[in-house]
Amino acid sequence: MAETADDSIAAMATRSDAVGGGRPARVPAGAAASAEVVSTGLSDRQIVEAARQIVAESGVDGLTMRRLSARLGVTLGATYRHVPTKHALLLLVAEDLYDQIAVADRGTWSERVKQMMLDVAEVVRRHPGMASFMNVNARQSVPVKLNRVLVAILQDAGFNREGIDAVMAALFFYVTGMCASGFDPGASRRSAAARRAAVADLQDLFERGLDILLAGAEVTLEQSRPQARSGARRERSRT
Amino acid sequence: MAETADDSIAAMATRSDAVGGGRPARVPAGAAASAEVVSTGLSDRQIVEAARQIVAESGVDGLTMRRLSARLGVTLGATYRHVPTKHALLLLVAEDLYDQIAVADRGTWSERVKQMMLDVAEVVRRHPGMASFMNVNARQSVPVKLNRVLVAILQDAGFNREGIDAVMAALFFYVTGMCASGFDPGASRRSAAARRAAVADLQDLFERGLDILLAGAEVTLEQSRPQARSGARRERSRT
DNA sequence: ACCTGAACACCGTTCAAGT
DNA sequence: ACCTGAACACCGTTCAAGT
Repeated sequence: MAETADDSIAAMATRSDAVGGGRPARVPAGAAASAEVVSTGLSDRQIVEAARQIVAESGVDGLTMRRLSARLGVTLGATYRHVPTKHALLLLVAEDLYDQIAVADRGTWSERVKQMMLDVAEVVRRHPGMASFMNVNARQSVPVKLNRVLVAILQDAGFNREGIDAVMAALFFYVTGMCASGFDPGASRRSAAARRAAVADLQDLFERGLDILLAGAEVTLEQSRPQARSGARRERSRT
Repeated sequence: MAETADDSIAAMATRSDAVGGGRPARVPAGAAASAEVVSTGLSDRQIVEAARQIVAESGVDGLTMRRLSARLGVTLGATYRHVPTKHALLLLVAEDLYDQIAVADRGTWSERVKQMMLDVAEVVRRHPGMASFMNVNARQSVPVKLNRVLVAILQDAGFNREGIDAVMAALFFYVTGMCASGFDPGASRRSAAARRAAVADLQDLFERGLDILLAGAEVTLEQSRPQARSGARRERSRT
């Protein structure tokens, strides 16, 4: 593993064909290309959606190939005919979650980025265990469409390639890390006092960390501009 | 889970007694409190060290209670007499790793913090799967001693409690997230070309992200100072 | 081509029984 | 008090056999 030279989050968006098989080309080679052919038995969309539901209810650990098969009304072996492995299935679920993120198009670049990262946090938070999976498997599960939008926003803001890579990596790992670690101000059915304190605190903590990150990104952006300010000495040490 | 009101990383350092049992008080209640009593059979230190070795060799997934017992030369049941669960054992291993971090005492506050986070990354990187575990189980595995040092550094730098919480959380989740996701410029036994590119790129990416975070922290620090600058309007919205 | 039934090779955890 | 041997209740994955 880790054989490619460029492992940055931004660069990963260009390698979307690593899932193994892929959703297009699901139609058998000899089938008629005109009508719908998927009506026979299980469709991949059904499997992914059922898996996502189970994860939302019981977390990634609660997602079992047997339980999934039972919900689909088929046998274990039938599920394995459509999904090669649980890992590949979770990659599809992750992609499904990322696709739910709306594109933010109001405000400054940092406001837009922040809004989208908050959306990611909210979606991911509702699927316990997915944040950790996405984090660990970032190489394979990086969101293609979402990443393209973020890269475009950062490019428009004036970031160079190095800056984009660093900002995206920092954002991605902060958000997934925070969500993986039980950050959950949404499922707040506790006592009134606890809700007021915990939920607000955690949401504040999360947003404050995001603000710190984006503020740091803004600093590096200003430093990389041609007309650098006074205190923008660079310390390129340790080669 | 998540019942406490304050889940910040900084606050977690004060709750070190969640492991269940704990290493002191290991001596049976009726034993003589004078001589060493641990010489009978397995010691906890032995178990944790053997577990750490297996994790270093084969990762967290490669650590099996059976394999651990075999290496210790005992039976499965014997191991379970000392460690209540694999989860608790991994918490002890995590604590062991954190204790290896040296305290940085040179340079500015951000240089010291950066140095210690680089150390954490290096130690954690050598134990595959631990970064993810530490991240997911931050509530229970947060490093007590390491956290105290970091909090002290940030306090000396002038951060208030909220700032410390946010900075520590952002740092912790960035580092563990990055390490969990295969960040590994250390095990570089690839071709010359690949090593030059991948290793340098990843290490650079990691450090650049750290710099962004710390630069952002510096900005918030300056904004919270009494003599705030011109552009330091505050937007305490959403209550 | 798709699905069933049954198995394989593991897990973590428990527990009577020994010494 | 500590350890052994054996089991329990699961996993993910595979595969002959059916239709």
